[in-house]
This record gives sequence, C-alpha cells and structure tokens, in this order.
Amino acid sequence: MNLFADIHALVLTALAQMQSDGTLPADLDFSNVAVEPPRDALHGDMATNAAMVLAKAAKMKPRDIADALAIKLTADDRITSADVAGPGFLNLRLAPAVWLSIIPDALQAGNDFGRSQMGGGKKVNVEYVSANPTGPLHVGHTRGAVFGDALASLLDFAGYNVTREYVINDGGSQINTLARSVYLRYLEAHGREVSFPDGVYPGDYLIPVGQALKDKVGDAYIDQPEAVWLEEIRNYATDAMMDLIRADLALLGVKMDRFFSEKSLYSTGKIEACLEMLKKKGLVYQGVLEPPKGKAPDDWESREQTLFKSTDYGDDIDRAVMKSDGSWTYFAPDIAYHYDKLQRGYDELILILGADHSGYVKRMKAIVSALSENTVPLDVKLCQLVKLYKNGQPFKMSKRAGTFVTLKDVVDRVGPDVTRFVMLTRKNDAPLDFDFDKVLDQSKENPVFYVQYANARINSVLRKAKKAGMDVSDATLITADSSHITHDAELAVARKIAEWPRLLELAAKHNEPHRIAFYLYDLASDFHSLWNRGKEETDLRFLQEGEIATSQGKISLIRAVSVVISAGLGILGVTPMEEMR
RNA sequence: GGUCCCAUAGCUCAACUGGAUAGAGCACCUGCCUUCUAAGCAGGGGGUUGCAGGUUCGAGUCCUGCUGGGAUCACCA
Repeated sequence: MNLFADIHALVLTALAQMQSDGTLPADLDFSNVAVEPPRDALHGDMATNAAMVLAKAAKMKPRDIADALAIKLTADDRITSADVAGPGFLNLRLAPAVWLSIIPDALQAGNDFGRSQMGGGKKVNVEYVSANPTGPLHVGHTRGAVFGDALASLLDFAGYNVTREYVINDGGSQINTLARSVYLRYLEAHGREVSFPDGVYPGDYLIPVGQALKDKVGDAYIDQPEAVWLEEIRNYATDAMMDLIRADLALLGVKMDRFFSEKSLYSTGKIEACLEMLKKKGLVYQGVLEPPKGKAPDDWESREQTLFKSTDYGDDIDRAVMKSDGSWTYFAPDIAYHYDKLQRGYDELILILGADHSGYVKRMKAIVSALSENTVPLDVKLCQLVKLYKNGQPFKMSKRAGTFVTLKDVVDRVGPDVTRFVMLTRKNDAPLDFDFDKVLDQSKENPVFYVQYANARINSVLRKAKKAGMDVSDATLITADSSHITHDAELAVARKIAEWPRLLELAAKHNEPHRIAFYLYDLASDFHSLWNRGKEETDLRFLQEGEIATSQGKISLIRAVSVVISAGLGILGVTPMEEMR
C-alpha cells in the first residue's frame, strides 16, 4: 500500500544481490539508503541516494554503484527507467499502472487509507492542555488542545496505542485563591456587598458557581472562618471549573481519555515513596544552590534545600522539591506524576506545553530520564503564541483581569473545523497569526476552504454522475478500468495520492501533524489544476459523454482524492464538506 | 548575564530532518467564465536562506562565534 516502501524494499533487494555477485563488498550499512520523491518532478518519480551513501564504505565511485544498481532495478517491470544524475542520484520512473494501482487500494481502505503499523502498538501517552482549573480555557490553550489532539489521532493512525491525558493541578495554592474567589461570589449571591482585592479571580464566570454553591449549602458558610469552608469550596470549585473546561474542550471536539488529579498523589504517600527511591539513588539530597549564572537576583540568599539532581541529566541547575515550610513545591508532585505514568507502562511520553514553559523542558526530561533509567523517551512539544487579529488589525484584549479571549469566543465565532485547521497550518514552534475575518475568507488564500472546496467539487461530480444514471459506488469504482488515465496531470494526482501513506509515517515519526495540513493543500492544488485543464482539454473531464467505463475510471481517481482528504481531515479532527453552495 | 526557540522572495510561510537549479500563497504583470462550482486555473518577474568561519561527495538543515527578535530564569504552579 506504500509504494515508496515497496520500491525501497526493491532497492535493498537489488543491493543485496550486488553483494552476493561481488559487485559490492559484503559488510555495508544500508540504513541510510532512502527512496524519496524528488523535489523536482522533472527528475523522475522517485529517487534513491544509495550510491552516494554507500560509495565511501564500498570504496567505489558513486556513479559506478548507481550504474550497476540501475541495471538491477530496470529488470523489475515496475521500473521503466533508472537514470544516474547529479553526484550519483538514481532517478526512477515507474510504469503508470503502478501509480494507478493506488486507486483501488485507497477506495478499498476508505477512511483507513494510509493507516500504518509503524507504531507496532507501542503505548504512548500524550499529555496536553492541562490548564489550571481556575477558569475557562483561552486562546493560548486552544492551540495546545488542537495540536495535542491532532497529534494523538495521528499517532493512533500510525499504529500506536495512544492515551490522551490531562493533569489537573488541583493541589496547588492557586486552588485556595479559586476557593476564596468563589466564596466572595457566594457571599454576593446572598446579597452581601463584596469587593475583589488583588490576588483573587474577579472573572464573571465564577458568579454562577457562587450562586450554585448558595443553592447547595444555603447560608452554612456565611460569617464562618476559612477553616470551615475552604476545603469544601476547593473541591466544589475545582469540580465546577473542570466541568467548564470539559465543556470548552467538547466545543472543539477534544475528548480526553484520562483526567489525572494531582491531588490524588498527596494523600497516598506516592510523592514520598517516589522521592525516597530517588534519594536512595543519590538523586535527591540536601544542598545549597549556586546563584544563577550571569546576573544574580537582587534578593539572592543561599539556603539549604531538598534538591533533585537534575544536572545529572542535562539540566542547568538542580531543582527544589520542598519549600522551607516543609510542603512540596509544584515539582515534587510532577515527579511522582511522571513516575505514575511510567509505571503504567508507556513506551514513550509526549508533553505539549505553551512556549512560556520552555524553561521546564530540561527538568522534565531529567525527571523522565532518571525515573526510567533512560529507557523511555520524552518529547516535549512547545506551542508558540497565537496572535489574534480582526480584519488585519491586532485584536485588543483588555488587560483587566477576567476579560481575555476564550476558546469559546473563538469557536463560537468561526466554528470548530476552521479553528482546528487554522491552528494546524503552522509548525508548533512558529508563532501563529489568527485573523477572525481571514480564516472565514472563502478563497484559495484560506487553506481551510481550498481543501474543503476540492472535496466539494469531487462530490459534485459524483452527484452529477449519479444523476446521469452512472454507478459510482466505491464497490464499482474499485474495479474500474484506469487504462484511460494517461495524462501527466492525472498521473500527478495519482502520484500525490501515493505519497499519503509515506507522508503520514513521516508526520508521525516527527510528531508533526501540520504536515498533513500542508499535504492536503498540495493535493487539493493538484486536483484543482486537473479540474481546470478539463475546460480546454475535454479528454480530461471526469464525465465523458456516452463512455461509462472511461468516466468510471476517471472518477475513481478523484474519488480516491476525496478518500485521502477525508482521512487526512479526520486525523486533524475536521469534518469534510460535501457541498459548499 | 544563563538557558531555550526563531531569522528563508516586498508580506505570510514550506522545504520530506544532510540531497540535485531553495518552493507555495498574498501582492504586482499577462491570459482564461454559453463548460463537471471562476470560491478556480495557466504563465511572468522577484533570493548571497541575518553575518563570519567550520565539518564532507553535498549545508537553509549539523558544529563554533557573532547580530537582531521572542520566551523564560532559586520554595507560583
């Protein structure tokens, strides 16, 4: 199903033959031999770097290897030509029938076309969003949510066993702030006059929470000290905020497999056990930190602390795990949390963070390295900021606390599909401009609509064919005769379709879902190009008057395009549109 | 000052992780609507990939040092 993998296997077989007949020496490393689409289509259909990669070890000239390899490869009937070019590239051309064979494959697999076994069922944990449960999600969280969710789907599609996870920071002191803020709203619901000092959350979203609390407990907490209500309201408010956050995520179509409560680590002795274990390894110790390199803070004072030896694993300084009052820092439960993840048997951990957390990457990697003894990789993906615009002008957010642009604001305005696609049209580590007007623009400048429009056009042809009484069911199209598909513009589309399984694996390998968005744009472009050529070259139209077999063959090609668009959008979490009138 | 990220066409961004003559879109110029959706297509001009070295068959990509921009910087999570 992956033509590039097929030809790669063919090249390796040919190289092995060259070894056994003495053309090449016996002990060679083929792991760097690649078969890729060439940058320039004029060079051919596929190119291999085998000759250049092996030249040094084989003590031969690249071109000599390439010449010999070319002879082997052209013996295979899938290869129509193999030309040596440049410093030793071997450019291959494949028989059109080979490319066209991808069409029934795609139609047969449907939305599973491109699904890969690459992951081999390995368990991967993707942690994303993990916003503090103190309010609704805002735009910054939105990008992380979309990225993490699409990445999780991508890995699932690539054959990994994926868990989508959200850790609730419900143990820290910010929850006390939340509880006090809710208490004020509770008093307010009772008709009390209240003011909101600095350091509490003044947002309107807590008003209904205070009201609901009043409905639940009546006047039980009025004029009572914190000792009476703090713990109760902490729990109540955290639950309310998580309901809010789950509802926000649902607006985007994001559904977590697991919500992990940080607080659950506190009462169970898990933190203590985990740190004790590290202490036995000499990785937790009492010590004094050096002042930071470079400019020391004005109020620097050296003090003895309980430290985790993250410098053993590449961090810049060791990190404190306990405060001077004896309570844990945020870092201690984080260590225990990742220990918990590892105990659940994950082969790989992925963590999605906002760019403002870049300073935590080294210590997180240090934790995972230390706890797993370097057996489990952690990949941290940082999502850069989203800059909001409205009609080209920066969208002003009021600095008054509580009036930020929320995820709900964005999704209500442009819809979940547009939000998701646009958020994935940039690499995660590049800043993203999000213009409320431009993302709704219905033109090719807007990749969302360009891709959707291609799919809509294809479905339009299918409808028209059906209306004309033609059988265009997938079952029929799978067996359609594609021998009339000979034009370069048509074969270009078939080649692009054939790239999909390979692209998917590359995107999964590098944890980069944005590659799918760019690929779909390219595929749509090849399709639109073909469509338009049909205006002048009537042979290229998909519906050929009175020639049912030919029409079905051509329609099978574009139906395969539609299949890939659906599969690709499915991974991104975007619903394909069948009609756009 | 330390650490991390970024710098590619006038603008917004790609470049399959070291491959060939660095590609798209926007903007600009020239064409294409009695046609399966012109919400589109074809063609043209536009580049010392921030600067200086290095590694090798080969560098936008890797290494070193600069310049400029962003983020972050000892018990707040």
